[in-house]
Amino acid sequence: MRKTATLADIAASVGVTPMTVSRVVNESGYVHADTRQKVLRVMQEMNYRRNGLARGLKRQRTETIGLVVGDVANPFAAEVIRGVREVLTARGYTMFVCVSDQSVKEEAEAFESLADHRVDGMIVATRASRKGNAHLMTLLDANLPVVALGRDFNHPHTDFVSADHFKGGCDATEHLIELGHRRIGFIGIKQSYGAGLKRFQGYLETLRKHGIKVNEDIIVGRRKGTDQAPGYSTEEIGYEGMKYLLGLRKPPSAVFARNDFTALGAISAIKQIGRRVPQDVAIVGFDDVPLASHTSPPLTTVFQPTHEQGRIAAEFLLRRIEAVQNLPRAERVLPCKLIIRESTVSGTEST
Amino acid sequence: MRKTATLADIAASVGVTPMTVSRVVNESGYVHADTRQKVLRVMQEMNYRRNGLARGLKRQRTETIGLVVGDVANPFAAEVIRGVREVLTARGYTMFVCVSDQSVKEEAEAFESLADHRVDGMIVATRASRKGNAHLMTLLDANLPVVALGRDFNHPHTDFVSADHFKGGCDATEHLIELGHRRIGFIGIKQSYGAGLKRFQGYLETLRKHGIKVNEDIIVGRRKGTDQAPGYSTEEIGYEGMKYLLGLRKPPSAVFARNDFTALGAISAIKQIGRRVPQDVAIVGFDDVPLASHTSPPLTTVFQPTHEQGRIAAEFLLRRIEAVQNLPRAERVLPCKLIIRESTVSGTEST
DNA sequence: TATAGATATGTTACCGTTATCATATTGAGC
DNA sequence: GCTCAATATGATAACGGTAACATATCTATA
Repeated sequence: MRKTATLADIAASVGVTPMTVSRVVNESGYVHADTRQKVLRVMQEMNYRRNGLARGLKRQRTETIGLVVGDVANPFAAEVIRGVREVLTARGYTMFVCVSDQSVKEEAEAFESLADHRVDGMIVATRASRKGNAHLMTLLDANLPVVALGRDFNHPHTDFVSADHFKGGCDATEHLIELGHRRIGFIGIKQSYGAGLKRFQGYLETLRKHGIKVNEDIIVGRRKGTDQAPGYSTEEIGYEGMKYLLGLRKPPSAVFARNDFTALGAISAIKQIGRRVPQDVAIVGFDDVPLASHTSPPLTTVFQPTHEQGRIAAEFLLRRIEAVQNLPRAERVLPCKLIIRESTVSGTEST
Repeated sequence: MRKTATLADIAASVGVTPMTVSRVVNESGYVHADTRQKVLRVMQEMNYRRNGLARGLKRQRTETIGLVVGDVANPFAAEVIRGVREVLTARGYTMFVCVSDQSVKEEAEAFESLADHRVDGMIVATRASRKGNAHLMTLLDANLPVVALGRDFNHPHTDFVSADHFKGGCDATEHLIELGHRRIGFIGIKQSYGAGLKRFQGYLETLRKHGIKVNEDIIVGRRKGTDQAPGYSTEEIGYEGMKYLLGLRKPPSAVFARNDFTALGAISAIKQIGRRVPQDVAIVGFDDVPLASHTSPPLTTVFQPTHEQGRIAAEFLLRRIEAVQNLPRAERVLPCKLIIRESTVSGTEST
């Protein structure tokens, strides 16, 4: 294996010191035009590529940030990634994405890897967990700038960006109640695990507000207690969950699903036994994925500004990275928006 | 900002040399049990974290690989990522994902970043392009191990993994022809751009084989010639494309869509004007995303072993990284499988 | 008890880059 | 021609870690 050329190799070939070559590479300091030309030519010839490790080691920053997401198969993650990247590349930073597959262990490994490789900062968009939070703390102890996106993490030196999932959950539930529903199910999380899921809390709170007793029988979660299921199998959860609900003596007349894919799975189950959406069961999703307007019936759902969250998280992070001293915690909670389509309100031609 | 502790700091505190601490950290060589304990304690106290830059610089490898994908919003990319990661973590490697958003420019930047940061190898799963390939060549010149996944890249020292998209395209088209369709449209790529899309070539080839003249009027691509649309907007392309086809004097009786989301968009357009799938128009997708069995009607599509492709790509890459000398090109093309559901064959209760 | 091997630690140098300071050279203005 | 600043380049020393070799102690066995 041929080794890659170094500054020293270039320098030797041109007849200058590595420092001069470094100046050419970084376009810093004074270099004579002729020298620059010669150096550039040789660099080309020798296929020079700078060594980011050495550079990072010396400069004590890598102009690199890490983004940790739990799962990558949904438009939510994709849009977050795009938003973050837009801001970062514009500022000359590179983003490395690590995927935890919703596993706390993998998440920890992602943290370690990114910290080891000395990213300048990190955006964490995985699901919150006790262990994950503990791990994050050790990073913060090492003064690594961190921004939490869409997950709780309360720390005086960590910024926080999220959509208002609680309010979104309220709005979705409120919408169903306004339509006259009283028996409203929830699919996607079990009662006991629901503490961290703001959408679910909004659902509970709104029911209570309207004097509707929360009925645990019509709240269904993942099968078999696995909390590890990758997000993109949520249509499965929606399908199974809805089948269960439809099998009850008194099925709910409306269901709020934790996200759009879960909602689509639920719709599939309803149609399969010949019932109609929304006439027999009304469905509300969450996220407003691009597909939601192209399903049958088109899905009533709660839009969240995903791309914007990514952008803001990136801006928070860069501000923190470039700050001379520790900044106080910044928070930003963006509003969601209920999008009413035909899975709750019978339209002109829902099939 | 407090600096993070270094080996030297630990060493000074314990009263040994950095080398001894290094031995403890790496669990290599001989260290007295007592010394090890002391070192470990101080490491804990000082919150030591090893510097991957320095380590990588000295050892000339980072145990890190880069995965470049074009878009992350579809289950395909997600499964590839999972497959790759499974194999890599088991072997102690870390994976960093870069997303190009289907942009050649961003792709080039991803290559640069990863190469700069001295990943030990790279898996490239973006769409092929002349410029992208040229860029890849410069990496190979620097002896960076590369595996191409699902994209053409012919190079004597680059491995190749893919599903048999061509055969899959043939099977899908064959299926429609067997059902009696002669007027079969394609949505997702324009004729002229189609050269690189094997699925499309399979479609063309199969039509020809059956003596069906290729009709450019019923082959529709992206709107406005943008080739930059992120993958997850493909339902939009399917919807718009189908609307266009339905507006023709003689619409096709069947459509092969470049992927499942495109197919779902097409179905949405058909239903919107009150036509039925498959009775009025039959639809075949590609990929077999989890959602495909939960749509109405459930989608006939071509399954590709995505996860497996990721695993194999990772194995190829590791083999190449750990080889003493340049290995010859390895290739692996995995079979696809036609999954017949109700979007082509009227089932018991398709709505 | 001499001696070889295992155990335990230290020394040195270098990975490739750049910050910092030092030294030449050039040119402009007087 | 002198002076000061701008221009151009070099020398040196890290950044944090580890490979390679050297040295010292301990232990078991002939």
